[in-house]
Formats: sequence, structure tokens, C-alpha cells
Amino acid sequence: MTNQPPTVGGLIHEIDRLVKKRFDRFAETTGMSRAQWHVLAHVSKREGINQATLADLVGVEPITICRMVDRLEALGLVERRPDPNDRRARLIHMIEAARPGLERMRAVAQALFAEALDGITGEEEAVLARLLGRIHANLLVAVGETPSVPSSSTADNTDVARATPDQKA
Amino acid sequence: MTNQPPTVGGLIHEIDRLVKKRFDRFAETTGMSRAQWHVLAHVSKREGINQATLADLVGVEPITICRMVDRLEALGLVERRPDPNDRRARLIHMIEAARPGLERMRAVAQALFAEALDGITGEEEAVLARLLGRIHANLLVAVGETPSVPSSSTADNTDVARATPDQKA
DNA sequence: CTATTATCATAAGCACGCTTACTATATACT
DNA sequence: AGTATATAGTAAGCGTGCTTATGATAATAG
Repeated sequence: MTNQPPTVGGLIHEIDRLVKKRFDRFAETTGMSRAQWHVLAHVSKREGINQATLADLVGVEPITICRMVDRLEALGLVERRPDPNDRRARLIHMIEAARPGLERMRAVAQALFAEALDGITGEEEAVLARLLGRIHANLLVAVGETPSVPSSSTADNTDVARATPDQKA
Repeated sequence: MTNQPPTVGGLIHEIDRLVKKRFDRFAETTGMSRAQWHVLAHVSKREGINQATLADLVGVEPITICRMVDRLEALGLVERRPDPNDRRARLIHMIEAARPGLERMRAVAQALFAEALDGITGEEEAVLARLLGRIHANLLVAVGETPSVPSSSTADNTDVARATPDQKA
């Protein structure tokens, strides 16, 4: 209690923190965190991706992916293989045994998403997505990432929130 | 580039990350991070607050505040004094020399907020705040913090985003 | 008055983000 | 060919969040 972030910025920060907290608690049984799932999901649909590309997809720095892959590898969820065409690179492959956990995580995300958006109509959700999208684009420009053409922006089921089959934006 | 989080959850996570990144870069000159400023701002208006109350206000666990105060103390921005009425507690006081930095941070927040909300009308902002507020409340309940009566929810200038003088919600 | 329970601060240790700097390799230029 | 630049991966180290556990004190029960 004693909450008081009634502003857009404060709310976003708070929501992110609470989602992480709840999600990670939910997901304890899979031995996988939200961030790990996010990375793993990308790997699962781009088998043999290299770390640099993965970092770009996930939206974090290469060093961050490096550490994530370290942990995923330690958990036995992915493996690094040498790239036959580029001796600098390592190609990331998902270990098949990781797939059930992946599915469980999707279910958790679905539940959490429904819980968080309780009382918000599909229309409101669309408005929300549009406004947040605008803010996101503004920030991308400001931080130095020009959105340009959203190349790989096609239907993607990798997000924590991406659980409802609808979604207009 | 190569961005693709077109969902509410993904957007919120992304926005939070980008805001932090940009803000901390902006604020380098003050030698103070966003989180540090947030804590310091609370201390500045509740002189002699104890850490438990501070944690509650900021919305993090006591141990997190403990570490924050460690760093703020190391930076010479606050000091811990013993509580004469409770020998367990330490009362946090801001060092007066920290005030200019505090003001600079507010200016930075203002600039960043304007930048992020570029192209969004005041009306849209209000809608956004309302919807995010709903999500936040849902999550608070889910995580276990019943919002109850927003006691100290009165006008507060502590947030990163809290920079515009308007705001309806 | 003593025993239990609650609260304050903190230590230890992990996850995940960042910057900076380094090695190894690939590619491009002259 | 030989040099210069760019890129892939990673180590080191810090900030900020968390959980779990511990010591000191306070408050309350008996």
C-alpha cells in the first residue's frame, strides 16, 4: 500500500516491476524467468541464430544476451555450436527438452495478461497499444534507434503480454 | 531497429528500459541515477524518514532501500542518524549540498517526459494514465498489495514523468 | 516479569540490464 | 599482399531489483 505513482512514467515503471515480480513467481515451477523465456522463445523460432542477431531481436545489448545464453546453457535449455561459416560466431540451438517449459510459460503469460487487463475493453486495449507504441517510437528515436521499417515486425508470439488472439494495432 | 514488441506488455517493458537508458545518460553530469534521484526526492520532502517507511513510499523492498541509501550515503547525498525513539531504526536526512543535483534531475525529467510524449495530446495522456492506473491496480491486487485508500497519494513531484503541471487523473 | 511475536536494518547471493575494453576473426581498401 | 576497419563474443565491474536469513530491538501476551 501507500502507493502514489499517478503519472504515466511512474505507472509504467511500477507496472513493469510488478509484472516481473508476479510472472517470476508464477513461473517458478518451470525454473525459467521471464527474460529467459523471452530469449528462449526467440531461439525456438530462429534455430541456429547467432548472438548478435538475437540481441537485436530481443532489444538488448550483445553482452546481455551473452550472459542470458550462459544461464540458459547452464540450465540445459540451449546449446552453442560453432558457426561453420564464421569462426567468430556461435549459433544458438534450443534443446528439445526445453519445449514443454516454453509452452507452460505461454500459459502463464496468458493468465497474467488477462489478470492485468481485467476491466479493460478490447477497444481500450487497442488505444493503449497505440499510445504506448507512439511513446516507444519516440524513445527509440531519442535513444538512437531509428525505428525505420519494422522489418521483422510480423506476427510474433514472444512477448509476456502477447496472449490474446485479437489485437488490432 | 528490428523492433517488434507490438503488445501492451512488451511495450511497457521496452519503454521502461529505454527511459532508464536515456535518463541515466542524460543525468550523468549529476552523478546520480534515476532510481537514486527517486529515493532522494522522497527523502527531501520527508526529512528524517526511516528506511522502512521510505521503502514503502518508493514501492520497493526494504533491502533495496538499504542498498540505495548505502550508495547515496557514499555519494555524500544523504546521511543516516540514529532514531532517539527506536534504537533499531536509522533516520535518513538529505545533505543540503545535494539540492542542486535534485533540481537538475527534475529538469532532465521534464525534458525526457516531453520528448517521450511528443505527439500525444493532453486528453490522450489522461486516457493513458487512467488505463495504466487500472492495470497497476489489478497488479497490486494480484501481487498481494491491496491499494486500499491511497493515503499519501496527494500531489507528489517525485516521478520521472511527473513534469507537466497539468494532469487530470 | 518473562516469553513470544513483530519490526528495522542488513548480509549474502542471484538475475538482468548497462558501459568499457579486450581477443579473434572477417572484410574492405590500397 | 598488407594494413585498416568492422564485427562476434566475452570478461570485468556496477546499479537495481528480488528472496531468504540473521541480529537487535520493541511491543505484546501470559
